[in-house]
Amino acid sequence: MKEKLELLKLLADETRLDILNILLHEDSYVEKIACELSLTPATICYHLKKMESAGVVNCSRSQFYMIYSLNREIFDKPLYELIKKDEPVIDANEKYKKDVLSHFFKYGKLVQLPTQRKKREIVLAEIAKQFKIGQKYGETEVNEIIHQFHEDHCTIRREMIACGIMAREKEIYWLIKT
Amino acid sequence: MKEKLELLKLLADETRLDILNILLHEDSYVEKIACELSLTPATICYHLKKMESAGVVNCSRSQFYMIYSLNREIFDKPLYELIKKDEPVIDANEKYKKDVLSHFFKYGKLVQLPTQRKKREIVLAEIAKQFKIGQKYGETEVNEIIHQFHEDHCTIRREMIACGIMAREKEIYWLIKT
DNA sequence: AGAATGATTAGAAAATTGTCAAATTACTCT
DNA sequence: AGAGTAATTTGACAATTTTCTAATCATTCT
Repeated sequence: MKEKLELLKLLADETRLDILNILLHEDSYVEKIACELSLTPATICYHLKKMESAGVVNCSRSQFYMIYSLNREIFDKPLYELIKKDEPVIDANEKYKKDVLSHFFKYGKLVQLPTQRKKREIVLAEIAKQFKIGQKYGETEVNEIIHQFHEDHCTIRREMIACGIMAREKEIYWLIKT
Repeated sequence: MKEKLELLKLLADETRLDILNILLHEDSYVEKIACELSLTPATICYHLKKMESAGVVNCSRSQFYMIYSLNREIFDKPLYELIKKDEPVIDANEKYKKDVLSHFFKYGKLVQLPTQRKKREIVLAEIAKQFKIGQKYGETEVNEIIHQFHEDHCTIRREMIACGIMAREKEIYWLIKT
């Protein structure tokens, strides 16, 4: 991934594009390119070395000159290949949770409480993240927190107890598991 | 051409690549992206606006949110399309001269004086660029300048006079036409 | 109309990067 | 070995760009 960004940065410079276009036409060497572009050899060398270490150009010596040439295969890929991040490794379970959550939450609000127990637990666990373990909460407090996600805080609150995520004693609630 | 460079510059930034990868997966909005990337909404907005004005992303409002989405066609082109400069408009005569010169000069040295008059004139005119109009040169001086290009400065010097590029009076030479 | 919320802009600080002049290195040719 | 030539490195400077904070703007909801 890192190399893709490096390649893009490399290509995103006017001088380097000019150099590449010269090399697209024919192999060349530092001084000649410098002359054609009205820049100093030092500058051209700086760019060529940068591109060489990224594998964009190759160089070989001929007499006094370092002949630079293009590594043309690089330019065949579609742009899409360069911007796409390699898939992060994420286990199937995580992916499932993510899908469930993105299905039932829209813009951070719970659209509907899932009927399937497994999905419902995932959704409730997400809401439970708002509570800290070891802390005691009053009922009003619990309601307010849940209300951020859904109108019907009563149902949610009851469900959280039912599936063992929270516990209650009289008017006091607390988180059991994250 | 200018737009190609702009597009490359746009893509050559880590944050913007991150944003594009999020949008590749699903449309999203400023705050959410900011949260996912641990940056401020101002920063994300800066990047999105930049990409929008380049046509890389589109946006539309939905409730409180500005939903940004990708303009996916852009990414189909091969990289080659982005680096290649559009052909400069160059008249046929110029192109002919260029071809003749690149054939007879190698690494800045004249390999051989063309026998064809037309080609010879082109080559001589190229060498004549080293002289300034209106200036007087001694013979040694003329020889030294010509010698940069070819061993046999005498022949070249004689030819320059013969085809009317330079004039001579006694030991003094000067350029007639460029 | 007013409160709330997300998006955008303005201004400033920090980081990155392209360029050059001058010095050094690497190589070629006698 | 030494002279000559092109390439490269170094250090400094200038220009550009990313990011943030704070303030403002535009919508939506009550």
